[in-house]
Amino acid sequence: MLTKKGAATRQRIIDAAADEIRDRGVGAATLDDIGRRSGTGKSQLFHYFPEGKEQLLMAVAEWEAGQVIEDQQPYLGQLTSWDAWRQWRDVVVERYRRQGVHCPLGVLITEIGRHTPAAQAVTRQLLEQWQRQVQTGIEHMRENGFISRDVDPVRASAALIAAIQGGVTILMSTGSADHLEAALDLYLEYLGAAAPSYS
Amino acid sequence: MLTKKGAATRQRIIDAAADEIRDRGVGAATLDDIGRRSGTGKSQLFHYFPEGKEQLLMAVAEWEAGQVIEDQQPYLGQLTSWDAWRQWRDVVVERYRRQGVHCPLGVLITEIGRHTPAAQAVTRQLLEQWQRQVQTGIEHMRENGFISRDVDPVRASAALIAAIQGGVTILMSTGSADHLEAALDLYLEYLGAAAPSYS
DNA sequence: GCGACAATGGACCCGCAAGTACATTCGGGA
DNA sequence: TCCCGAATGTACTTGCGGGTCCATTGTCGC
Repeated sequence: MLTKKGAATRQRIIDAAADEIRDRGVGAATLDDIGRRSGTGKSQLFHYFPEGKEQLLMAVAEWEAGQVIEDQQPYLGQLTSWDAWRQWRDVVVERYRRQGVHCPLGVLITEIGRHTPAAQAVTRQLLEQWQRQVQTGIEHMRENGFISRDVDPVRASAALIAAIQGGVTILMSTGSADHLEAALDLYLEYLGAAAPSYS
Repeated sequence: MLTKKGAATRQRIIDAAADEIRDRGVGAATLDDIGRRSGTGKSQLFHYFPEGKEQLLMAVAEWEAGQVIEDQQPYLGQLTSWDAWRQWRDVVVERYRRQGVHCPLGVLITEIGRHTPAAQAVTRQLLEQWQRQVQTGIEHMRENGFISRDVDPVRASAALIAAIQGGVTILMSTGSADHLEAALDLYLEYLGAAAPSYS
């Protein structure tokens, strides 16, 4: 019920839709454009996503969420030293600075995630997953005495996610990554405050 | 060229548009709905905003930006003691928690501000204005020794704005204000870290 | 009170983009 | 090789929403 070729086409459509949405926003992205961009027609689109735009949007949301995690996973799983933290910080800043407005996470949260409860669920799940990884990192650092016992891993990880999210949103609105950078730096300073081993 | 009645109608239209956008997003808000909600027809809409939706959106953006500042001004102008900071924190959290999804700032940044460069400028200006006030507060606290000399007011205020923004965005996506609260608390803790007079 | 212009109501137009119908080609398993 | 369902192309319908027109009513200055 889905040949190899079919699966490839389906993915091409998702890619094209994601690109189109990043470029022009979910409101301005039309099915015709997506079809054209993916080198297919609208008929395929409805062939693979019979429920239409909604369904395609959901697929894009899930895809983008996966991309975000996949992209950060190698760093997120290894937040066990200050060096690793700093490296992760650099990756985040660099990545978003380069991407600028075309940010999967930002698009997901500010464009797609609002439309339907189902899409919200995807967003929420992504945020939870992300936060949990950070939390684990903080806990690890705390165990090893690099981070003060006064730091609550749950609240601290929540704050970090919010900080990144805010930085990215502002980046998307103003084109400047200064806020993102400042937020991350200050946050790391906070984490390391009571621990002399931080830089 | 604009009678008293006319001005009132114009404002009613802006209000209705703002409401409609908060409720259903800028993409789904139709001129017909806005007209109906404001108790006017589409003709008035074009009477007062001859350039159509774009122009109306700009008016809404400016209006929302003004609301945000006006709302916080009394607190922002007085950030000269830890008590004032905490009070401000409470106001921010409480206000956004109550408003939930219907948040002027969030809507401005994530919905309207993306559409046109002109709207982006409004957003940028709002953020700058906001940040400057926070910055002034930090500087004042620093002068008086409540905040460590190590804290850079510019970066710290940028980080704080990002944190709030991120918290609000997450609130709008998930309905929970936990992130906002955690982020604000953490940054206040950071600010007061080197000063025993905090808390 | 009257004249000019602002304010309002409602019918209308038009284009675009979502969604449909159907005919054709492809591809892979028996 | 042949057949069935999957994959694809094209042409079409339709509703919705931005934008226009014009006729009517209201408001304010003199």
